[in-house]
Amino acid sequence: MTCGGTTPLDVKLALRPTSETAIYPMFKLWIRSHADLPLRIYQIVNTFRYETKHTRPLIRLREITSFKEAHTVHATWEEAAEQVEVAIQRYSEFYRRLAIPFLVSRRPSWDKFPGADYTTAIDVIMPDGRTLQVGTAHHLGSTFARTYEITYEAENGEQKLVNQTCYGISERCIAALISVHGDERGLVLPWVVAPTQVVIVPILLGDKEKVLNVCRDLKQKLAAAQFRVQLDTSDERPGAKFYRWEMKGVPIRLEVGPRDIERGVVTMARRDGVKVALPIDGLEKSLIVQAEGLQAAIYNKARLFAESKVKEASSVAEAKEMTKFGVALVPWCGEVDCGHQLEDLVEANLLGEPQYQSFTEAACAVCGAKTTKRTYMARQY
RNA sequence: GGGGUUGUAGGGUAGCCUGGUCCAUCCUACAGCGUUCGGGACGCUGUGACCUGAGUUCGAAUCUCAGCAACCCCA
Repeated sequence: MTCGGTTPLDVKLALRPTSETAIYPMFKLWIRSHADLPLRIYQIVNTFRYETKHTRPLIRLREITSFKEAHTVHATWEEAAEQVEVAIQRYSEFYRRLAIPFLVSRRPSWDKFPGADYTTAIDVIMPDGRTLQVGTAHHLGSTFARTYEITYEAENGEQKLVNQTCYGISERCIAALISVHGDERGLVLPWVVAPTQVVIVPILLGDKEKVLNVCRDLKQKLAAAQFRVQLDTSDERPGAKFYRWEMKGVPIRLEVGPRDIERGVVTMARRDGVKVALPIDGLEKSLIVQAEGLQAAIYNKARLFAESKVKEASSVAEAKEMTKFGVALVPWCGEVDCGHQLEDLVEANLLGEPQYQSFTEAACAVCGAKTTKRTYMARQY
């Protein structure tokens, strides 16, 4: 690279080519017959954008450092369409495990991936009501097959163009995770992805060695049960440790002091504020229960918030008001002209048609034509 | 692309207008020692900075110019 856009660069850069350019010529070589299909591959790569200004950490970057993208090849258009659904299901499961609610919508034609037949996208509603696109799946049809001459021999001997999909997800998922769950005290990490799941904080009163020994045994026991556990023996006071580990988003904290030891319990404090004494006997099992409870609690909190942010709008004026703080669900006949007008009048973006939902008949917010279609509208990151 | 603001320890800052009192203030972080420890401890000691270059001057963190960098606003 010697230029950014039309501006010459101070330093020449060697960048990898765009994935299609790297992969699709190989597809042409690898694919001979219907027996080679479907073919599915994925890679985790960095991606560069010529973005000189308005970068945002984890959200808008010059270098996306971990783009996880899949490229699949199928015999028929329908099979490729099924693969797009598979992709959305995968991503749904991914975000479900992160306890992050999301919207799935079919992007309007002017906002789809260039060359795609259609694009289905996943958006997360951020705390300020703007949305963050955190995953896309594209049905490429045979557009790239024609360009790269990717064909296969069908069972009847005929040479046919393949149908393709590609879908991907980036470190934006981390931005969503941080923003959706984080609170005034810092990170809140779901149990499954927390680097440290349990932290043990000793309360060093009285017989300090005894307390420490109980803590060490406890740590060993939990580590043996496959928990990611840390024992904080630094010489800060307990309160300071509590704040520090809460900021790091550790799901569960165990406080162990003389009073606990006497009663055969530990004091368990969950990142969502629940605090109870749990018997040391059988602690492994009760921690799993607590972890599930925490997962349910943070998901519920996030879901209630997300639901409160999506409202139906029947007019441009209502949509404009709602998109100041959230997402509007607006009747749209589907005509491109009406779509562009909606974006101009509402001063927000059209995310597209909600998937897996049906709606009653209403009047398009622009032309008034009867339609059962809706589109999400929001201010996007 | 156009305009504006700002560069002082790892992070955040005072000092700059009105040059000398500055071997540069305070908070935080970090290291050591001691007392502490059930929700952000305290004392003592220590480490650590004026973006780069040129100029003005007896003397520059402070004034001038250039460079570099960052941030903000507008398109």
